[in-house]
Amino acid sequence: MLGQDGVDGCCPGLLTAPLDEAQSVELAKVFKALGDPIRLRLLSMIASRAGGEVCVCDLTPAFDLSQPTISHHLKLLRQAGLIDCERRGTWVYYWLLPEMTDRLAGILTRPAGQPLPESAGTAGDA
Amino acid sequence: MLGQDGVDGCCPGLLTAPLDEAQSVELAKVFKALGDPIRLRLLSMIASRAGGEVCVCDLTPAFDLSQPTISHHLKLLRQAGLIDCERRGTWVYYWLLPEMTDRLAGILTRPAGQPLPESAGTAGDA
DNA sequence: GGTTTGTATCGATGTTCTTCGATGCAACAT
DNA sequence: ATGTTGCATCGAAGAACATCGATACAAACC
Repeated sequence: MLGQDGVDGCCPGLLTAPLDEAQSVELAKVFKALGDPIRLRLLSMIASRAGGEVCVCDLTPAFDLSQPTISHHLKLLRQAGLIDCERRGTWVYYWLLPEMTDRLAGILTRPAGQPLPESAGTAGDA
Repeated sequence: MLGQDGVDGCCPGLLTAPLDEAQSVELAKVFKALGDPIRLRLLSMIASRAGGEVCVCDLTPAFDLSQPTISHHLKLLRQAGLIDCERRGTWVYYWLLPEMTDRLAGILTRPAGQPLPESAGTAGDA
């Protein structure tokens, strides 16, 4: 599931060669998980946390949404491989899986040497 | 719309500080545009094109979808600021706007010096 | 002018998603 | 054991989305 040979055998990614069908399906799942404002805020709250992890009890009250809805969004982020969690006594803690965000950043990064044809930036000299 | 002061005043992005509501809404639109396998393949076909641009007439036949559907997906990618297009005679050409993919890559990139708290991986310096 | 070809827009339809209240399960407290 | 609190799961309802055929628009060609 996107970890072995799915999305990026090593790094090429999105911008250098056409994605095949299977790769695009796997990658779309991750981007779809990021395609919601609530989930983006949840992810940023988790990722930017000093201690590296956040208790759900700190996340839920930050939104005008029901507790089941927040739980659902966290589940989607986890299924996308962006975060993981662990129960510790009464509370559940979530943390970022930086491997996935690193992978996405790589996929969206154009290789330094890329020609970047004149037409791309200046949209036609004429 | 995400270009001036919306998503990233300069660069911090997603992983270093909690996103505010307005930022998350704008950013989610872009990720949502990437959250579909067809649109990912379209974007990669456009971005990886040698000449920097692709004729719609080369994109449409690559999918088992109707011509209006491909046109719709291209419109969403364009509205997200990921690509732009121009009519040239009979045909319409699309090209990548690398500013947006660069911005996303930056947003997903964790600053090099980021502590990456021990608790995330090893839970305590022991 | 009329015809043909390439692309976008318009409604309609079936599917997926977001959200909720209700409920279930796990851990602690008494 | 019983009650309480934190979180997840389960349907259901409404909104959003992907897709299509039909159609409109633009440019070329005859």
